[in-house]
Amino acid sequence: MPELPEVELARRYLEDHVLGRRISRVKVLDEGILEGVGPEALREYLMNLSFTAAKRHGKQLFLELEERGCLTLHLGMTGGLSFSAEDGPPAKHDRLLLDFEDGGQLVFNDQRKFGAISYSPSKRRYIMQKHLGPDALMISRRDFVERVGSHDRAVKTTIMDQHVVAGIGNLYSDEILFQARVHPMVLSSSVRSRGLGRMRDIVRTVLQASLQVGTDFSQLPRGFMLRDRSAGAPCPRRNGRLESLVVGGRTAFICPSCQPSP
DNA sequence: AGTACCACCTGACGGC
DNA sequence: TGCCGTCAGGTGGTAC
Repeated sequence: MPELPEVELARRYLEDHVLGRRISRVKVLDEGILEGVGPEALREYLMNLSFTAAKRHGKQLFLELEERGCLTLHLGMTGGLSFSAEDGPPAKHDRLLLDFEDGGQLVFNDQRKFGAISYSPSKRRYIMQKHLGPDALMISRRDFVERVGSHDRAVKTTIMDQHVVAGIGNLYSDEILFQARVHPMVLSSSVRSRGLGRMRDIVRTVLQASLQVGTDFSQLPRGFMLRDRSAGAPCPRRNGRLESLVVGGRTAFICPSCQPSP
């Protein structure tokens, strides 16, 4: 599920559960989720330390360590984190376990193994190294207009490009473009600056609305297409029915009346 | 600077 | 019940 709002919830969850606990065991159940690190190196890196802060940039999570860089986590498509006071038998698709000295345990579970765990000297370094764009909730209007407007490709593809702006995925891009009344295939370079400025405000509105309802789409305000994002579903503005199309290899949902094709 | 396609991996769902 | 194709919200690589 994870796009920016889901990852932000995970960040808050980590903040509430793992900060200040001393790591007493690192168990890698599947090396496939480690990115550029061996299980032994990861174990050495984390052992006997504790996390001091949980941070996020776009869809990327960072658990900072006392004086020693940070653990980086990406949830991929199916990744999730859970903390429990007592450790039980590993569940299906559990990939990494961190035990804490006080008995608690953090589990990283990821069915499809598109998630990634690594470590880095700092959040800043990691963002630079991966060439991630500004966070979708932090980006200024001016920056958004300039970055999105400078690409000659479908606007949906552009706003989902993590190098342009970090945090927007397939689902939220549909909602943003629906709210902005812009067809996903419109070239982002052809949207006027005013339109892009408005779009960046809509990005905030949409992501914050989702956060407010704890990413439970059924609780989103009326007028949000994510409440029922499916072909044939009624347009939330009552302008017809939603249709699907493929843009940049991803399935997009639009209201053909609200979002006229270019 | 774009695109299209493939890959990673697992499971759910519909048709036969 | 089983087999098969298709699809899924992520990213990254390659070839054009």
